[in-house]
Amino acid sequence: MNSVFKALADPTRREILIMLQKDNLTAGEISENFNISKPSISHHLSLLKNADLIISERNGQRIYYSLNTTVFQDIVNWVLNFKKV
Amino acid sequence: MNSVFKALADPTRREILIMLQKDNLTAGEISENFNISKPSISHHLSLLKNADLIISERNGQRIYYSLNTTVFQDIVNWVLNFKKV
DNA sequence: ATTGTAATTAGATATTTGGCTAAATGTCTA
DNA sequence: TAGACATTTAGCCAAATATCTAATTACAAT
Repeated sequence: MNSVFKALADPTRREILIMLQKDNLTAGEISENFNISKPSISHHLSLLKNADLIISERNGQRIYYSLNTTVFQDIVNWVLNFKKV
Repeated sequence: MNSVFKALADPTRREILIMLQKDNLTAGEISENFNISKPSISHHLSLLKNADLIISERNGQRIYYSLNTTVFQDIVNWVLNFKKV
């Protein structure tokens, strides 16, 4: 879980996740939405992928990124332990 | 939400939160559970407090820490947007 | 084969973070 | 009020992180 929480700790990465809620996007499309160089975005993507928050799939020259929703349930479960209603 | 995710990104701080699930504890009691100096734990507590994840209450010489469960619901809501079931 | 496009990897640098010790603050009790 | 105890604040350092540019890899098309 550490890599997941570390991945979520950065605003750029959270924004990437929110973008992927609507559509699967290529690395290039994602980077267009930020004033950050492509290599930096690529690095963020690799952290998100390492945390299993996203999946990548190559299609020709492009690499498409999408959410891996399974891990989100783990986060919810972790946090729900604190609600102790 | 940024301070919340930043606060959750550190394993020591997550462990502190888990300890506080069972009991409200003083800063000293918390620090006894780690091989980390008291000032460092105090700093972690201040980050958690800044993120509104915990509440502190002085009782004489001691300062008791407890979970502020309201913010945990915000985290759950944020994460649940990604499940898009 | 060569060229162009998409993306990542490598290497450098600046900032942030997490840890420490020492000093300061707040509170209790004698 | 002095001394002891609990905790935080201040100041410093090392390690981790986020960013950049330049170089490399992967693929497509001519």
